[in-house]
Amino acid sequence: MLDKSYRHIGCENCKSRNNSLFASFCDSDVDIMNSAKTCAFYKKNQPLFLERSAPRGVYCINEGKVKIFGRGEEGKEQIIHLAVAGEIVGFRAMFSGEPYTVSATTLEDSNICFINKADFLDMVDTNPSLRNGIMKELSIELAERATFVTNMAQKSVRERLASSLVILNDIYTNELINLSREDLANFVGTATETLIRLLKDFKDEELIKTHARKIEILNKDGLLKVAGG
Amino acid sequence: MLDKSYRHIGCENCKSRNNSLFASFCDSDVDIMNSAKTCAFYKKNQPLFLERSAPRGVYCINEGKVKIFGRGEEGKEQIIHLAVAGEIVGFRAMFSGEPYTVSATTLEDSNICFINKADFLDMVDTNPSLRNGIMKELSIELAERATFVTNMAQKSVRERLASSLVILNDIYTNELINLSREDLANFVGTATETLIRLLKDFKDEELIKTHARKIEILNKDGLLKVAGG
DNA sequence: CCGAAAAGGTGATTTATATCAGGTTTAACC
DNA sequence: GGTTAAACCTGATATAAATCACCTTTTCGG
Repeated sequence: MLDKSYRHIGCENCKSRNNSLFASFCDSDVDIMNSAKTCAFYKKNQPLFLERSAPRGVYCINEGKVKIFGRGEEGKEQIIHLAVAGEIVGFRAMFSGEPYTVSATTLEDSNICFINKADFLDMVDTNPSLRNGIMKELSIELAERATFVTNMAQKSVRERLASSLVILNDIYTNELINLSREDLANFVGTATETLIRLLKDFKDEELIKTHARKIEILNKDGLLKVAGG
Repeated sequence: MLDKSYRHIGCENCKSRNNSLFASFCDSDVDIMNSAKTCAFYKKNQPLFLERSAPRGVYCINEGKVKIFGRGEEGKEQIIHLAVAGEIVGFRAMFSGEPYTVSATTLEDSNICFINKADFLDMVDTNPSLRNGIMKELSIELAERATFVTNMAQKSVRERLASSLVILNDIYTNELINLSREDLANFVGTATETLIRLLKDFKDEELIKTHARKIEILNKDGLLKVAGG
């Protein structure tokens, strides 16, 4: 039996590519990428890269989920983004010329391909539609992050949790939200204890239901109302 | 006397261009830009563009300062960025294909040039070094904004104010920080009253000194220490 | 230069949320 | 399958910061 860790997954068969920045690739583009990349299996909670380290390339999620997070002064994580299948992780650092300012870790068992920096930049250089896709992606994320800052500054924890649960509901399509309470707290930006108490409130209000650690959304509109807006 | 509002300022004479994304432009690039752009004088507190409106082009600050801000549910401003001379404002929206998600308003009397979308995108398309500069800029800002989110989520208002004052000290080079208490509060992400009280604390601790509304930094290291590091 | 409006400031009060200090359940590993 | 650690949860308490209400100073248009 082949070692699962290194089994190559062809991009032509990758179901996640359709909703990725590589969706518009023609056959020859796919060939180039196939020969440039390496595939790897990551167990849950394995790091892809760490803050302050030098970027070596980009990570393309075939299957699984990845959290992108920074750390505050006392080491507490702040989750900035949750990346799902089809997303390319770490490409911002390809252009900034600086070390990573955030870390990336798998949230569940994942298949993730790697394309090294030179190959990736070469593809960007020679493929205008990929390039435009990336510029668009960077711009949209920048706008999203402005809203993120505003929400952090002005919304209560209760409002942020409601809004986060709706976002997570879209990230965990056709499955229950499956994050540790600590990760959830670090996404919302609060203390774990506060998060647990608020989850209980939401349960009492029949907005959500918990199945052990997993969270089911019962009333999305209700949550949106709590989130304010 | 010429109407000041429409006096053309040649890019070749623009002192702010050296520390801008257009710094690497050759003479012919500058010519193209000179004929594409229009110049305008903006009084203090005049809007460049408003949230939800359609982007028509980019704004290049020859002289002056501009605040970029979003609004929370109750309309409270959250200042996301303060742009100074040399900065190009609004170029993110050129690539996102979406309306502005933030607004931009002058903080002081300013000279600002405008380049329309088609001309700007044309320059980006034909000028790889400009393009790379923009991709780098987008990436760096994305990283900065991740830190911004983390600070909002984890730092106290006192810490954020200290850190903000240090940032503002760099923005207001060779002059005193000159922002309304409300703008400062909206930058830090707090209530105006809280901000005023904390400023008083900092005065008592001899970290800063106020000259009417203007703020002088007396002890930058002290502020950095308060900011937590 | 005057009057109105905006900005700046102070005090008292409330409250959301962090923090500390346990206790219990779940998961993981030899 | 039992032991240990990690995750989850609860309660009590402290406090940073928002809010409300008000007064004072500065700014600016006429």
